[in-house]
Amino acid sequence: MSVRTRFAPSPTGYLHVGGARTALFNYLFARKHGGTFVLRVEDTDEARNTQEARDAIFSGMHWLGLDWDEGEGKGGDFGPYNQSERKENYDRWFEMLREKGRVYEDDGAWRFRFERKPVTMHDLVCGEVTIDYRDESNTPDMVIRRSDGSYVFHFVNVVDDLDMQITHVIRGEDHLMNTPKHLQLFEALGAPAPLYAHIPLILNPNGSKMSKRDVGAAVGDYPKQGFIAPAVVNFIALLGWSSKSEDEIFTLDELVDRFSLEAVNRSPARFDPEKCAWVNQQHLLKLAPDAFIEAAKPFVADAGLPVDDRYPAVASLVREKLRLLSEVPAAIGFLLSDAFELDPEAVEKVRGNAAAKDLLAALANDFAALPDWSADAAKHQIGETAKAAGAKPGQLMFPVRVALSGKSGGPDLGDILGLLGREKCVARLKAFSESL
RNA sequence: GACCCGUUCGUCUAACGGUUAGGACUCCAGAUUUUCAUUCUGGCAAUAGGGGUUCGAUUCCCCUACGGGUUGCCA
Repeated sequence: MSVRTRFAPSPTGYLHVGGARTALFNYLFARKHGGTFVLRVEDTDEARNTQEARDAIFSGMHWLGLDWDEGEGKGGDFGPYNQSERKENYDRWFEMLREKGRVYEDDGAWRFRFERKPVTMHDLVCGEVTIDYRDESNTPDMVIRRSDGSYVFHFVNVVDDLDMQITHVIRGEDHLMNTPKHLQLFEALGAPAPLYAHIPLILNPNGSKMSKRDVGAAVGDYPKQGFIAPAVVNFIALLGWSSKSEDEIFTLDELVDRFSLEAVNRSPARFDPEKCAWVNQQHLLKLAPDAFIEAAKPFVADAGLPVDDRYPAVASLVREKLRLLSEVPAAIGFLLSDAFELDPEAVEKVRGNAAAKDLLAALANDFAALPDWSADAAKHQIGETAKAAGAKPGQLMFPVRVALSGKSGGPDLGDILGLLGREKCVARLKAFSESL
């Protein structure tokens, strides 16, 4: 029997990283075993469903590269894939339970009668867990059909997994206590249950539960913050799973190759933005130069900087220096525009060098007098000017960098000199020197 | 409260019952780059506490503490 997994989000909010990781693990497991990955939308809560949320799920999955085989836009033999369109199936199975006497009416709603016995699940991640259903106070019969005729999550979830022939249910640990209920439902329905794997939840950096509004919670925010999809996929895979090797940077295909449920952890993991940014940098480094330039373009344009002929060459200079695409505008703005800000800390550092003011002024004059202007010639001249004043070349490099870019970091100084040109270099050196 | 799951450096994690408890992020220090970033080297830093079992426990068992989850006519 071939593997069939599913991701079954409800469209009541944006796509959450926890949900994304659940989707990822289901995707990885299905791909790893040559199986089928189903996307089913659990839109039974009419009051809270929104079209925006539906779109956020689809676009988030697309962005991450988690393509599904059955569901929205793909069709499949087990549709429809929206629960709101599957009422006949639920009615049919419900009728069967009623004939078997497994449900009873209560205030217009219908409750499922649990068998009063211990129920043991064999979770692929958590191992054996037993819940004792003889304790009725702790496990009251659950409503599966509301008084308005609609069905609740537990019932539709089970019926759909059954009808869609799902073999492995990989979901968040918040569902662990639901599983014996679902097992009882499968048994009453006369069908074998799928195998379950409950994966630990993702927590905030401070250990609290990650939910709406928390930093890093919404997948849709990642592209805006300068993350690229392969990095986000890689990072969330590392939360609760490890390759058991010392490698950490993987593409989606490499993850498929190495993934196994046995290697999934049992304890919740905290989300670390620092490491996420580092992983992003590692993936940025793997990006082809042209791809980096394209990916950074929107950020530069949004910052109000001119994306002109100079842009590709300018962007290339910082390709290997940044963690996030959102850092690009600040890193290259001074090359595309004359309006750039001075970093107070960098300026202060230059002020600490008493000779800087005169050296920069002298360099401005020497630059102006240079017979030929080139990056190499200009760079060489920095050394000459420093030596003439009895200073070390290295001492002048930093002040020049600050004078030209306003910052302590950035592209190679030679590249800056070449791209800026003589006129601008001289003007910025003069202006900065006078401001000291 | 009850029930369930969990607990290794600050964080993510590795370690057939026998390792100087390993790696990564962050941080610090050096090297390299006449500047920046990369890179490299080194450093700081952990088995929650208490009992067992065992020749030997991060690993198995129990208790406590702490964290998380569940306890809906939400999903």
